[in-house]
Amino acid sequence: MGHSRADKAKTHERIVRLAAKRFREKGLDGIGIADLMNEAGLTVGGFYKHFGSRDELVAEAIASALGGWKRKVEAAAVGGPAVTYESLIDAYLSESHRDNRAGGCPVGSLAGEIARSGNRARMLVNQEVQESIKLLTNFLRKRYAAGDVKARWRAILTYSALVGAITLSRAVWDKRLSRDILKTVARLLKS
Amino acid sequence: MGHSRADKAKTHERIVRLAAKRFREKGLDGIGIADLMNEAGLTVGGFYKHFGSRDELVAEAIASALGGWKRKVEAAAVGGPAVTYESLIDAYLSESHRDNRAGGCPVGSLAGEIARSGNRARMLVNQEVQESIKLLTNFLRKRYAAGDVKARWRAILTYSALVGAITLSRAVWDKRLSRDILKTVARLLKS
DNA sequence: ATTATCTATAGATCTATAGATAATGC
DNA sequence: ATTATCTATAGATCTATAGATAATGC
Repeated sequence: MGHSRADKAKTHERIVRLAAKRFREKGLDGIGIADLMNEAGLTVGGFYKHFGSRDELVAEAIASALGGWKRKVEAAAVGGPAVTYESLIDAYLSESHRDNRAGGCPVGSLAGEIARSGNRARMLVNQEVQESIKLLTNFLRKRYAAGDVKARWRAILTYSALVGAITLSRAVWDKRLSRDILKTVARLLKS
Repeated sequence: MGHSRADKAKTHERIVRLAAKRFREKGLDGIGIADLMNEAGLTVGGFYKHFGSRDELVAEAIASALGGWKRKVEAAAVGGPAVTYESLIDAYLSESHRDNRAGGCPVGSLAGEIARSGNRARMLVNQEVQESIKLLTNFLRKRYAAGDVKARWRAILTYSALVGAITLSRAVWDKRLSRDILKTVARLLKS
């Protein structure tokens, strides 16, 4: 049992990262504090020495999920082959992303619930959406004249279609329809 | 207090319709049975004479919300000016639709949560998505040669962008960004 | 007599807190 | 001595059920 201050910081981070996964997987109401703490190898009692309330954990977990997602996207740009507009779309609309809610885009898995949440969560998503639009706009610049606002317009359409398509692909029952949505939207966005 | 069988059917329908509103507004976990029954002018005790379980109400409420939404779309086609592809997009991506989750498109407000639900809910959404794609495909036929599968492809992209855009417009904090998403996606989908 | 709804409550679950325990750190 | 975590539990809330009440309908 670690009891040092450094350990506490690590424990805190461990709880937040686990929550970031489970909330994406099961929804913001889908798992309780006791279950989360147990899965982190702890007990309920310690929770409120780390967080003022459950809502505080939710906010930290959303921030963590967004940060982790950003690092994941950036890491892909370093390691393997060059990241392009096309490869980004294919990755976002892949079946493996659809089936990996716990580690996937937090906006895709939680936007519907965050829409009903408080200002803090909606401000975090606001920033993420702005940054995602900016990222896509930069990729699209080469298709338009310099400074053309149409690049941003197209980025907003693309981002909306990405979020809508992965949401629908997860909600429908028929796997063929699910794949059809992912593949069709990916193809048209790239064309 | 009505106690006839006809009254019971009406009561049942009243509970389901209220739930269809509140679930869209507050989420599938956002309101409890007692509060729902009270708002319907009833008490908790009677609930299980109407539904075998909470999940059964959820399934009926989703079906009711989808049916009501369909009627709303069809009714618009009868009463006022002709419904077109363009008017449909404008209505879906309007600020009034964004701000009216309780009476709005159930897929837009609940798809994220239904993705984590059982087969019954996902099959209902499956049918709704198929029908929506078909409706949009029919509107788009005039833009393509007869039998061209591209009409359906475009319909899938449109539907994904509609669902994604309204979801994002509700999740972001900044009202200007929210409007920007709605207006930009509407304009580009119509072009 | 039957049944639609109500009152009351059991039992499970969830958030939050109090006080004990076992480490760290001066 | 301080503090990170644990044990235990209070109190609220939620789903589900049992039995009472007050209508309907033969």
